[in-house]
Amino acid sequence: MTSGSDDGPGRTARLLWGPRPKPTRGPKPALSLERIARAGIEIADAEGLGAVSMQRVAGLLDYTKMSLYRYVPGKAELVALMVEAAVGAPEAPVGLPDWRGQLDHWARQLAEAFGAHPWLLDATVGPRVMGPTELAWLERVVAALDGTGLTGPERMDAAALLAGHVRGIAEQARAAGPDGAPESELLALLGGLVREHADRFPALAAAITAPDGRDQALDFGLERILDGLEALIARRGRPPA
Amino acid sequence: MTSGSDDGPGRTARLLWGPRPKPTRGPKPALSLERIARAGIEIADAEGLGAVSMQRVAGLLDYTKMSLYRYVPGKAELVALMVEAAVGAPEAPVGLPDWRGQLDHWARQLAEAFGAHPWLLDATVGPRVMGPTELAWLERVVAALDGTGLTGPERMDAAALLAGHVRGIAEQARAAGPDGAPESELLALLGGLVREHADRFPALAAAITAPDGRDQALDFGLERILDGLEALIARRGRPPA
DNA sequence: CTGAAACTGTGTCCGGTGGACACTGATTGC
DNA sequence: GCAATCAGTGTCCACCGGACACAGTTTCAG
Repeated sequence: MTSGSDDGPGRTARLLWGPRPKPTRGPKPALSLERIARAGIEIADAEGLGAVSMQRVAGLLDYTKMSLYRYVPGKAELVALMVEAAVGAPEAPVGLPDWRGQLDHWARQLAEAFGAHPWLLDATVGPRVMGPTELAWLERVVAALDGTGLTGPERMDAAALLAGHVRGIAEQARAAGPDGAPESELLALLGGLVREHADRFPALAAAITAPDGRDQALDFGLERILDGLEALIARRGRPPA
Repeated sequence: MTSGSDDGPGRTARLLWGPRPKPTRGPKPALSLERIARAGIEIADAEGLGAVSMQRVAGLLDYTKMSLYRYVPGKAELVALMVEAAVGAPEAPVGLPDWRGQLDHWARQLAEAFGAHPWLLDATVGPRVMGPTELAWLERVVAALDGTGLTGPERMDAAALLAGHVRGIAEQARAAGPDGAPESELLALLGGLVREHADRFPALAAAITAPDGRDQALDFGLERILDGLEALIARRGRPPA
């Protein structure tokens, strides 16, 4: 009932996890899921996820859009494949035996992925099926917290907390502009609005005066979260004597 | 140059921050931005943001879609209006003189808004212009941190950290199902996949064994963040003697 | 060796989307 | 009263995701 031949999440799960249907008869497939995903990623990197359409992807590969449906059941599944390919496998935890260093490294690595493919922010919103690669990222966090007296659900919560933070930072980094701070049209606009209505947003107007360099937003939240986790772990460490 | 008559963010800013163009000649407008936004919200609440189209909204109001373009320059602006109306103004900080209580209350209130209008998650992704109501939420956080030795940018970072956490929680709450835990098709599917590939995700498989009730995800991250902030503020409180 | 089965890629069609544009008709100021 | 103005409509377009029937190719079974 859960994994029938519906057109819902089960279909995506089958594509991401399933055994590839073994090809025997007929002409050899000229395309592959990998090539299709890479083409989609190329378009999304250049023009955003909104520019990814069946015909754009097919056109880039010099095929018609309908031929893509021989490989991918629908656009949602195509995007899922793109996500899996774009996030890539998380690095192995080199050295760094302590959980804090591992989580710190993990978060920065995730931030890099979001920076390299900003459309991942759009593609990974909403309820969806995660693929093996994405789950591997989650596994890293939970594994890093092994041995810290945290319960299973608590470790999952910690993962969500970290991932949510990185997401938020990546989002505001994207709003600021592709690289450092080219024009920052949006931020300038918002800053102007805040200053213009400084009477309604006094604290905000005061807070945005000093730009002070920035790009420390990731560090700031990361340190706060890790500090908070460390406090909890320390508390758990010594049982209520 | 920044706020010309382009069709970019400036257009949205003009609509959200007004002034409304003064009407003089001609027939009275039968519709209003408020009515249109409410219609859009009604559809999005019932069927998700994807179901919101110009003709759906127009149809609900018994008008043609093109008449909407008399009020709203495009769909993006319609969604921006919906967001502003749906988040609503944040409550005034009743009592609660300490920053921690205020931030806690703020986060829970935001989580409620996301719960009431799950499509806000889709609508508030990506670079966009924030309206006065949304900025008022941000103002609350920054104001709550007045008097804690945190710098302006640090307060903004703290706001992003809190908002990011609430977002993440709301997202996984939506994945779990509309209410408590009706079928949880997605979670069941993912759980099955993890168990099926337990060799590749050992820590994950071990962590999802005990469901333990949950809905503590919001509390967990919130406590960790507030603990982390408290540690920083305490450190700042006593200058490096 | 031959024919059928299986499979890939294509062309055509459909409903729906956001949006441009010209138009009708109502309203108001001069 | 007249003309400027503006609300709402109808028609059109390009594009989207996708269904479906079809032609061409490859392989296997007899």
